[in-house]
Amino acid sequence: MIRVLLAEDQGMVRGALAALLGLERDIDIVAEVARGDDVVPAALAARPDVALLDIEMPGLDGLTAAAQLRAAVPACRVVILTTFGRPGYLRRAMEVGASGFLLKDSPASELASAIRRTAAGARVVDPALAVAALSEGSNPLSEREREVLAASVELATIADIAARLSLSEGTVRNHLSGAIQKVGARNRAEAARIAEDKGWLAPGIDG
Amino acid sequence: MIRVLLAEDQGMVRGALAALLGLERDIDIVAEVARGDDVVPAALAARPDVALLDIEMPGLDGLTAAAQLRAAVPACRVVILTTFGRPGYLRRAMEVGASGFLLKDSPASELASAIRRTAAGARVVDPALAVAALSEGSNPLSEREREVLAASVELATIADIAARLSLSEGTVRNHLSGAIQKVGARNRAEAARIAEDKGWLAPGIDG
DNA sequence: TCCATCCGGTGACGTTCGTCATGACCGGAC
DNA sequence: GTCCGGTCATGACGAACGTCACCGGATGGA
Repeated sequence: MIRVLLAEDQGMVRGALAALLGLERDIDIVAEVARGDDVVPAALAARPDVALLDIEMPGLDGLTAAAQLRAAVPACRVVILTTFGRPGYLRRAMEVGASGFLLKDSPASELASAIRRTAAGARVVDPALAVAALSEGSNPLSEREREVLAASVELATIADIAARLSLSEGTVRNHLSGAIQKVGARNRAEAARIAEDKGWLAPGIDG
Repeated sequence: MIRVLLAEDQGMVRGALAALLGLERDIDIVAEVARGDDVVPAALAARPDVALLDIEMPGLDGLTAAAQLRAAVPACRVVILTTFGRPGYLRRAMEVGASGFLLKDSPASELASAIRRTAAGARVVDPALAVAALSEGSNPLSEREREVLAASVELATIADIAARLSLSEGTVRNHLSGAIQKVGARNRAEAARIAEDKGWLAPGIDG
């Protein structure tokens, strides 16, 4: 029996995935959590062989949770299950020691087989996505540039961003200008879109 | 037996929902589609009692598909299943004749019961969400303002938007200015965020 | 040690943006 | 028939933005 921990914030999807895996005779779901910061405690209690982690979760994102989980329960392999095949996500997942990286776009039949293969010690990554991740290059943004650009997504004006981050407006403009040029955009809105798209806005992903 | 059509673009989620509903003895999935424009043809062939439709789908969005389905197969009730509880979405779903509106955030146990209740002729809508939809008021944007603001999400400069929509730059600025004020924002980025959030950017949602 | 890079800040410059006034055309409502 | 709203357009104005040059300091690798 392969013991599986399931971490997914959307209740309907979590329950449905549990039902899907419940059909497999050699898979046993030993824990279900809805928040990233519940992953490690649940894993310590349930001792799963494989943890299936969504990335977008409240409390703690799945990638950071994966890093903590690898440290706390090294025997537990990690499979990331996400909507977005962003190169930066895959790159970070590999750095963090994940064994698998699955897209929710993939056919449902791949889920069980991916869990079995990772439980057996294999790496499971979509080849096309791996190529994309390598060809993209790594995150060119400095930590501060990333932070300022990320803040610009929810804040309307440079003054707002400066206030939020306790910086001068001039400094914010400089960081934004740097980010815009590194990313190849023409203004901060386009820069934020591009960076978001490549998975460069998630925290802790330096160049 | 309740005959159900399942429309969801993400393969993993679609398969998982099918497994979840497969556990119910009185529910039979008679069709599965991954695109909005496959909904009506599949319904004509399979004659479901209930159609479970995601909103975000390629080809045709779930709300438009719902409208076409109500016209083509009036006997088939529609349940919308979506990630986002945007007031504009719910409002449009009701206008289009949907019987149910479910969030993927809800517990998995609600899915089967919602299908049973709609099959029996009831309306199934989260009460809190219904209140939010009513208190929001309807979409204040004119069709042109909506179109311009939606275009500003993916286009960087006003010149780009003007070129895309074959308008003068001045006209684009005027429409954006109108949208910004109606929505209560300080620039087009914030306006787009707010409008998106309320479900006002989807096509065919006039005030 | 030097050098590059990041960080924070300032000031100046030209461009883009958001606003407003104004005008014209068209449609439907009263 | 008149009014009103939406659409398209122009021109002008001030504010916000993006870029650049420049500064000092910290840090870390060559």
